[in-house]
Amino acid sequence: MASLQFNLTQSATETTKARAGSITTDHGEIPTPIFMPVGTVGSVKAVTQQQLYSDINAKIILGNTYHLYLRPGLEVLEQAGGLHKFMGWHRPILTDSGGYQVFSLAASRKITEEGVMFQSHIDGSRHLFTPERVMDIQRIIGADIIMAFDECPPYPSEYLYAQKSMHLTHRWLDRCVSRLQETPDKYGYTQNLFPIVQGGTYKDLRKESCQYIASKNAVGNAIGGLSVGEPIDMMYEFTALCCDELPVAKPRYLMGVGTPWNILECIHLGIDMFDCVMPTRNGRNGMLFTTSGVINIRNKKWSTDFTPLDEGLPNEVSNYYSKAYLRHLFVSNEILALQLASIHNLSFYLWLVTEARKHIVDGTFVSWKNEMVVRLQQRL
RNA sequence: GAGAUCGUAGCUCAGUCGGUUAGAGCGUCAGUUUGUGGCACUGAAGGCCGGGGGUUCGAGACCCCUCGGUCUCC
Repeated sequence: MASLQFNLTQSATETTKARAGSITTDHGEIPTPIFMPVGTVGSVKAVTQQQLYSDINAKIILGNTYHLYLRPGLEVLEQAGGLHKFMGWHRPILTDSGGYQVFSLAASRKITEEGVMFQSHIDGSRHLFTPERVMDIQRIIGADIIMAFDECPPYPSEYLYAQKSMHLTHRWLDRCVSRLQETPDKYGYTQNLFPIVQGGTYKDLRKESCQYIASKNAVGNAIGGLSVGEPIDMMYEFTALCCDELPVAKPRYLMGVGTPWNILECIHLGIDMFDCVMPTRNGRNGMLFTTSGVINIRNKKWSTDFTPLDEGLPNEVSNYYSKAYLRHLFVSNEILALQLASIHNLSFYLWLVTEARKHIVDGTFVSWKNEMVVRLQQRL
């Protein structure tokens, strides 16, 4: 089985654990650190693939196993030749395993050693996800990066529950690894597994989980179970702990994070990959992240501000449309509002990690990061 | 000119037999959102109940006068 490659062009230094690197996949290069837009059902909501290529310059996007399995379903995806062809996206795709949906759709699921029995939120039909089944599904979807099937315990969780859950995730990981070894790449390009660290908010469990995950010698490793409601300093603390335990030479993916300042702080701690619904979901609700701070574009104060959304960004959308116009679109409930806000926010996130990478390579990351963390969370 | 009918939040309207601090939807204003069941959710502001008088322990409601709208008839 071929592997994707990770090359570090700038390693951690005495002042920061931030690194700059590059992941090579059969669908192209991914410079790191990177932000990955979330496209749950084969669509980054309100954004076209053309816009992902041009305005946003996304290098890799996410799909979701749970959602794609339910709709459009495996027959359609297989006949289409995989998700890349189906949706017309020819750069890399990472699929989340559905482990998080087990957590977020907690009302209708039953977890056993074998896997998770859950009910579809669409038609109520019952389905069993086992580690083997989830690997097969992600092969059929055609993900370049396949996430292990894990259980994501809520915050807070009792020690014994977090421990039990973590061990289950570890046993499931062994089954994921075996299944992938037994099955070929589906469409002729490399499909590689990222295991996921769990362990709740307990240091010894996290450490144990990191060591177990690292022992699998996967091409990349993910940190799960954070940014699920714990205090932000605790999220940083556990991210730092995991980065110290996980292999230096493999990309580290912090799942589900976060705000722009969260991302900068976690790059500083040694994270290489991020995904989050925030730029798209919050964008659709009128929250704009800009190079000078956070804007609630629905607020009346923007009604006659005819300056561009964000002149500090290189993309055309952020420079072409005014704040007053976008506010008008939101207030009028126009579909274009969702589109422009999503494109702007994703452009900003991609700009942010690109700038971070430049400053890491130049050796100026820490001072730049410290200044940006303050500026970016200002409320305008 | 006569008769009928209606005036309650910015708008459209509820408001029981006369009974606590007069409500809703929309709009306005603000907040929330972290591996997407989300153009979602939470909250706030906003009232001389057209005006005046009367009945009553108590009136948005009942009575009288008046102002304004709508409809019908002459």
